[in-house]
Amino acid sequence: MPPRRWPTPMAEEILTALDERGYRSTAPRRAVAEAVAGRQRPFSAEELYRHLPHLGRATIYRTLKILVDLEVVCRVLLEGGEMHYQLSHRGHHHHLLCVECGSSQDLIGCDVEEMLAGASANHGFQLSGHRLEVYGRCRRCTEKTAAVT
Amino acid sequence: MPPRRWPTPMAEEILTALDERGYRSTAPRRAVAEAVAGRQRPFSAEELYRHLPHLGRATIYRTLKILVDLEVVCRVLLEGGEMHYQLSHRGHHHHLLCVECGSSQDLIGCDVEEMLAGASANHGFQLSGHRLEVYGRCRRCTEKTAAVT
DNA sequence: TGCCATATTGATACTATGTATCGGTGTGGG
DNA sequence: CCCACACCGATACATAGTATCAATATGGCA
Repeated sequence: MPPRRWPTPMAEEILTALDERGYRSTAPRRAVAEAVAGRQRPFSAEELYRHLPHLGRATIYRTLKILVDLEVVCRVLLEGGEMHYQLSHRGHHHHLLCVECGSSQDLIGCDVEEMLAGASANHGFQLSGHRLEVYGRCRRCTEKTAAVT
Repeated sequence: MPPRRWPTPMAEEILTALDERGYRSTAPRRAVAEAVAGRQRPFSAEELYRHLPHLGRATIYRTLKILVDLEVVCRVLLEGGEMHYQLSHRGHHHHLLCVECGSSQDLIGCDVEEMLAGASANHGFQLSGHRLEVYGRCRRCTEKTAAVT
């Protein structure tokens, strides 16, 4: 087992982001930062709460909200409508969500915005934002099935 | 005031769709069909419930679920994350949602699918579906502001 | 270092949005 | 006209999130 750094580099980034915006560094926030940084897949707020039962539920939601606001975490909407959270690369982007394993990857090379700008202009619609989620099966899951068949 | 037909043609279509799939015609379903057919803007399930207090809450949700399944009604996700419902034109499409007046119009002339197909293939991702909601201000609301300024 | 204004916390309660269960009722096919 | 069973409403439960508020911890400053 490789030596475990503590705090995790990623968690440290999160805490820095909080500090930069004037948020205090508290034990609950450090715990949330660690937990968020350590998760590979999108998770729900309740899952996070179950993972950190010593924290108040409100604190979980509050902290997540702040992190989303800081663009450190982003919200992903699953196919069924459940809201999940995930470490985010900053800036607007979309996700490829695997409906089989639940993993998520960023979608690059897709300029929906341009296309939307044109189409909505035709409707006399003044665009202000959008939400796009893409569902399917990731490479790993596709290959897994192919091997079995 | 023009003479009011009853049941409404649109409501009748809904009931027909239900019948075609083997669902029974019941008073609650007729009431929901009328209510849904009569609404201009996306509405939440609870709003519909408040409008039809003589029906059970579960019935409202159950019926909406069936209608969504029949593609008679579609689900629209507002910017804040609230789920609303709306009479749907069949087939996959997207919505331009006005954040000011809450109206919704179908987005035509936007082939996101193609674009997504290409982009996701590059990720080795097997596309199965997506969700896209577009937010902004409709023509009417834009013009209203322009007039005031 | 110690003080203290105040940001933050956690408990609790409340709203919204659904789903599961279950005894009772209404529909519609035969 | 009957009766199986689809459907209903009540209720309880799960998830998702916000509001309130008294108690506490933080960090800037003396």
